[in-house]
Formats: sequence, structure tokens, C-alpha cells
Amino acid sequence: MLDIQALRNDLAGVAARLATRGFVLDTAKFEQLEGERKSIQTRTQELQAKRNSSSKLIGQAKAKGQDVSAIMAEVASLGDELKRDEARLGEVQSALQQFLEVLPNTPHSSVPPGKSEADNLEVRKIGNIPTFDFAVKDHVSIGEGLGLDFDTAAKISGSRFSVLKGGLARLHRALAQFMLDTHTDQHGYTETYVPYIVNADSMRGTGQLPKFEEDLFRIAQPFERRITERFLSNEGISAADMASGGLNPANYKEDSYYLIPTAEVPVTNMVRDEIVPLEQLPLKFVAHTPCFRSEAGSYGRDTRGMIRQHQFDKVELVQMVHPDESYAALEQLLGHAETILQKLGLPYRVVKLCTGDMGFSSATTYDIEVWLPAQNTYREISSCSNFEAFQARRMQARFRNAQGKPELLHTLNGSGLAVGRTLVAVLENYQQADGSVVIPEVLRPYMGGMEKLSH
RNA sequence: GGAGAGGUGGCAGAGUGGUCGAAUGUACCUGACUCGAAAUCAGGCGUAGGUUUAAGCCUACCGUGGGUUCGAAUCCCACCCUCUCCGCCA
Repeated sequence: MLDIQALRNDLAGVAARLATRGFVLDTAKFEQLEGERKSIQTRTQELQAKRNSSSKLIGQAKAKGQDVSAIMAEVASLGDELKRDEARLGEVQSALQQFLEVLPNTPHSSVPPGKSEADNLEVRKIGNIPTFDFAVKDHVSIGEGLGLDFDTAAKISGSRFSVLKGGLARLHRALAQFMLDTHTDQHGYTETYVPYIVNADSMRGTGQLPKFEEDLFRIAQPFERRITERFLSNEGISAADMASGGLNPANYKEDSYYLIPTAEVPVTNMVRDEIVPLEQLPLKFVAHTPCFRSEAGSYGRDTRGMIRQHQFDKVELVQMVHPDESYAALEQLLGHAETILQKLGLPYRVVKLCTGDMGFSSATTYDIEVWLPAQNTYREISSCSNFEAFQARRMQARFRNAQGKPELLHTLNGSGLAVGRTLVAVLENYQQADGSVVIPEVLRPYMGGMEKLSH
């Protein structure tokens, strides 16, 4: 979320910065809402102050045994007006909140302007692209004899799922283990195990809600179930149920559970509503979790293979840092992710996303793209972002600064790496003419010393 | 799933519906005493919002959301969470 103060002080400036990423800020609407908020809040608070002081007088007078009917009558007339104003204030404030919640982050000044992927900036290319003296196969063909099975996955679940067996399943596990060990032993991250199902507040905190619900898997939970039970038992929902909120269908989304689309959500939300002592910064966490994405809107894209799945594993790096440190931390975090590719001997390039290609919550994003021989191109395998205070403001995630005052943290995260896509990259880059796949040196300790996967 | 207890400031822990944003203790900060420290004494010490050049003033917040009332931490309703016992269970 953007700082409402920034919009109040420099609306045109914020609008201009958002325009660079192709977002049109409705400045008229903001000014209208903010204007109304100001007048109604002032008026409401005046009435509240009046009510409070009068009520105090009543208390004092009663204590002395004096007659209070005169003051009572006076205050009673306040009631209706105050109630109306309070209700209106609540409406305006939630409208403002809703307005703010769907505004994307403003790009950092160093982000290259641009409209699409085509305008991204290549930062560096690392590693040599392998050459093959035979016809290269894609990971689907390579995996066929090695235990990669999409048909069985389709039977069990549907499209965009995969089943791994034997050495391939072990290689998948080896990759995750190797990444975790590297980040904990060499990069100073604390390993965490977190829930894969989170509540709506957490999704809102990192920015998936309210705008991107269609990308998530939502689990129908208590409300919907209770409502269904009530109707099945012919009890129905009474007006009292609605008023109490306990069975108000309008609230069901607030009570919903969601499958995490990335470990970023549970891990970053660990600091939601917390004030972290200064000396504990920076916080650095790594988590290996499955990720679940509906992939709504990507019909027809990457339908072959395990590039784009509803479920995939990822090792995620998350940092919460002092605002002065966040850009240095981003470079470090990016380096930590790159280390994995270097150790695996996979060629890759680093791309700095342009203003128009960045995610909703990000102020700066680097993508790491790994070389896939069969596609003869680089494909995204990691995305490393600095969110500055955007997520922290939504989460009220703060630290106590040197002056002893709470201040918003900066949050960062990056894949280190997407395990499924790394598996694809290993299969394709290490394939042999006979259909076998050489196992990268660093993974062999995790593979019981195995050097090769073959039929 | 059944029965019970409870959610108050960093922590602990009070709080007959009326100067309660909240006693007290503890932690922390400042000062005094001390060569220094401990102990002791004095003062300070929540978050957010509004308004103001500022000092300040005002408003909201005692798990969450509603309700009753001139007035709610306190009464009523619903929900969430924690703990204890029983049952079931990886």
C-alpha cells in the first residue's frame, strides 16, 4: 500500500510515477474521497468530544446527587447526528482503504521505463551455453524414460500437474535440499517451516488480495460450510445472524483459507503486526514449500511439460531490513539466488524488469532467467524484488528505530530457486546423446553418489 | 467431537457502567546519590489518526465485529484465538 500522506502531499507526483508503469491514478476520485473524509472526520470528532465532555459532567453531577435532566436532554439530541456521521465516516474510510489497496507500488527511480517484457534491461549473462552434437530433446522427452509422468498426474488431478518417480523424484528432492543447505550454511538464512494454507489477512498483507484472488486457490471454509449446513437443516439465515456477522455471507471471504502461491506469503507475514527490535535486523528466512497457482488467464501458455504447473516447489528467500539497507540487501539476495545456478553449472542471465513489467507490490525487480536448450531461450527461474515499505504498510510490520519510534520495515524476497524449473533446466542442459542425464557434481551427495540418471 | 477456564500496555497483573488510556509490579530511559556499579529516591515511558508553525488540543484503540446506554475494559449477542480435562487421531 502506498503512504496516504504521499498522496495528500503530492498527488500529481504519485500519479506521474504510477503512470510509468501504465497505471492511471484516478486523482479526482481520491480528492473527492479525501475531501469528504476530512470534513466528516472533523465534524464527527467534534461531536464525540462534546458527547464525552457532557457524559463526564453527568457522571460528576450524579456523584454529587445533582439533577442531570438538563444535560441529559442536551446530549440525547446529539445521538442521532453522531451515529449518522460515524456511519458515514466509516463508509468513507473503507472506500479510501479500498482505493488504496488496489494501487500498485511506485517504481524506484532506477527502474528502466517501459511497457512490456521487451523493454527489460539485461544486466549480465553468466555461464556458457552448452552445445550438443545431437538433436536436443526437451525435458518432457528426456523425462519420459526417467519417471516424469503427466498422464498419471492428469488422472489423479488434472492438467498442469506432474508425477515424478524414482531417480527423478530424488533429484527433485536433492535440488531443494541443496538450495536450503546453501542458503542456511553459506548465506546466513534461517530455515523455516510454515503453513501452506493462510488466511485472507496474510494474502492482503503481501498484496495478493484483494486484487488477484482469481490467481489463488481458495478453500471453502467455516462460513460457507456453516451456511450450507443451515440451509440443509432448513434453519436458514435469520436477520439476527446477518447483523451479528456470524453467518453473514458477505463475510465469507474474510474467513476463507487460501493455498499459498509462494512461501513469500506465510514467511513475510511472520512479522505482520510486529515491532521488531532494531538489533534483530536484518531478518533473513528461507523456506521450501509447495506453491499453488490457479494460472487463470494463462490458458494455452506452456501447456507442455512442467514449466507452468498448478503445484510446484520453490525455495524462497525473504528478508526484512532497515529501509536504508534494502537496496544493498536486494543485490545480496539476487547474488544468493545466482549462486545456486553457478554451483549447478547452469547458464543464466539477470534481467532488470522495466516499470511496465513489474509485479503489483514491487518497487524494483530482477528476474533470473535460466538457459533452456530445447526452447533455445532463457526462461524465468527466479524473481527477486524489493517491496520497500509497500507490504510492510499493509502488514503494519515495523521495527523500533534508533530514536525508539516504530518505523515501517522494508521487505524483500526472491526465489532461490523454483525447484521444478531448475529440474527442467538440469535435465535439458545435462542431457546426453543416449538419453541419460548427468547429475551436477554438487547434487551427487544428495543422490547417494549417483552420477547419472538413465533408463 | 464433549466439558470447563481465559484473552487488558514489552512482560506480569488489578479494574462495583461514570475524571479509566487504564492501578500496581517489573523491564526500559533520564536525573540524583556513588570513584564506578548495585541498592535507593525522583521523573518519564503504548499505538494510530485529525488539527496546529510549534507547544498543545482533540479522536479512536482493553482479542474481533455488532448491540444496549447520555456514558462500556466493565452489560448483551456472534465470531476468532489460547489453555485444561475427556474422546478421536498422524
